[in-house]
Amino acid sequence: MKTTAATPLRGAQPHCQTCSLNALCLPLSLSENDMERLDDIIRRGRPIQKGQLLFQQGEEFQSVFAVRTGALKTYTLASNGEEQITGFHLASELIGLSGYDAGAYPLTAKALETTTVCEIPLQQLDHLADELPDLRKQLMRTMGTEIRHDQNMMLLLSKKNAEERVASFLLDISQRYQRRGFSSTHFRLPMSRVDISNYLGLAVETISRVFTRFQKNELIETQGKEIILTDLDSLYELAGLARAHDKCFSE
Amino acid sequence: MKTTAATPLRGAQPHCQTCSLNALCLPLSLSENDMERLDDIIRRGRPIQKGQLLFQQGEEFQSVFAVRTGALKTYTLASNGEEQITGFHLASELIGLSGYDAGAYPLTAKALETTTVCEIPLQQLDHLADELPDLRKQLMRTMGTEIRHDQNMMLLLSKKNAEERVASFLLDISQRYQRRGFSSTHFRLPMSRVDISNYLGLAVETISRVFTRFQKNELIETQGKEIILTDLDSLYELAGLARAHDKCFSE
DNA sequence: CGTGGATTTGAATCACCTCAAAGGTCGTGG
DNA sequence: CCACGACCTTTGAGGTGATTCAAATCCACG
Repeated sequence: MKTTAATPLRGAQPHCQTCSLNALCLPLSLSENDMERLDDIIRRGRPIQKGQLLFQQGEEFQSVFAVRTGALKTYTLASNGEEQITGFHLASELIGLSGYDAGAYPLTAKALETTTVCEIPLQQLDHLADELPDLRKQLMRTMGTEIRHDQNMMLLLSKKNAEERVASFLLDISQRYQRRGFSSTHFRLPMSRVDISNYLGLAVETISRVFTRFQKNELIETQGKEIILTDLDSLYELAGLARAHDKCFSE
Repeated sequence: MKTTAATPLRGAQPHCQTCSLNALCLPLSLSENDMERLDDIIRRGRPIQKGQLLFQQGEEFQSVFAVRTGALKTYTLASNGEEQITGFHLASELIGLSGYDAGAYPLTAKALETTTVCEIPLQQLDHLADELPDLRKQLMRTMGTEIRHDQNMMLLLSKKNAEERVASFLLDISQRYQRRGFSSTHFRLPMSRVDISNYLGLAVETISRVFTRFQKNELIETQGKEIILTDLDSLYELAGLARAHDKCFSE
């Protein structure tokens, strides 16, 4: 399968300055002027269809990407061919930075649905990061956030049981939708059960069983990929998380 | 327990310029002049004793640290009090950057043995990163490396069985000693079996059993914390890793 | 409306965990 | 220098949560 970044877009070009996501995305905290300079180096490609790759592990690292619409998963391949999903990426999130010093992408990014991205060529971004302190800080913040996410996943994979993992996962997605202005209790999971099971280090069957158990206990309602969180408090307790009214720390 | 960073050192002050680790550490790729500017903001404290904390989860994030001698572990606390070790840190490695944007340390760092560190105040480092492009790049490289490490750990915790985990762990340590000019087959593990088990998401007893099994199969020899890797090839195969003669990619 | 993939459910198995107890090791103080 | 205690490591026996294997059901899409 061929990667499909940077195919020119025919329609109107959106810009960071007018993008509704700019308060969540890389331009966050950039001045009007700096944002324009960032906008200048960004390439907008045609949409990526479900199942297509944005980039592939081992390919030369040329660009990082910000998700504009849609969703992707990133995964690493073990030498035995098994894959481990390391993250799901919703609108405004930046992908690829972990390859920054590697020369090649250390993971593969695949679209979970039709997805549009902003491509940011590494060389120019790297150059701009030296000129715009706010951009540099934002890049480092993004990487710090990624590290903390991954370390929380290590904790999840190492110490939590199946129900705690699923609850943590649902709440993570819930919080991310909420930050984007969507409902924190009614949403559509863009990934399959298989993807969820892979991400959480469980068998698909276990995910399915936990979902049905959660429904029996009236913590959630599901209908295919649509999901309603009916008892947030219990889910938070199950996940072993503070309810984070004041967003004390991430997980 | 009180954290003990930045207590003034009485003896001779070492410098980056003369430090044998500067080719592995943060000054990597800095010019002589830039290295001096970095050196100027670094504080060297008195040694930290085994079991003491360098910093604690939740404390205000003020500095990152480079390990000069000794070793530390870093771990995060779940809300139920369980801890998950996220990394072991040997000489020349940088700790704390993951808190860059968090305001507070997202994890705790504890000395595994008597350890000396170089303290780098965040504010000054952050300032210097805007002036020295090479330093900025090195910081981002460090963070990228950390992300890839953590994602490899996710794969390990999610997909590998006990023997594969232990083999991967031993080889990781082996490679890190080798890069520092030590033997890749004869070394001393600075951490306890309990720490290893926690890091690898297994019970202590399982670690112990795998170690004895590896000895019976003549893959390793152990005597307390001393360890000899007698069959690197088999260990690499077990770990599901390429032998990496040409260091094709990390794990 | 049929087909292939995704999801759910059930039954049996297993890798690792827990519990229990017997060595070891190390630092401390007499 | 040796005895003591605390902690770490090893070994054994039994239990269990999640997996695997198998099969039914659902669903999206051409």
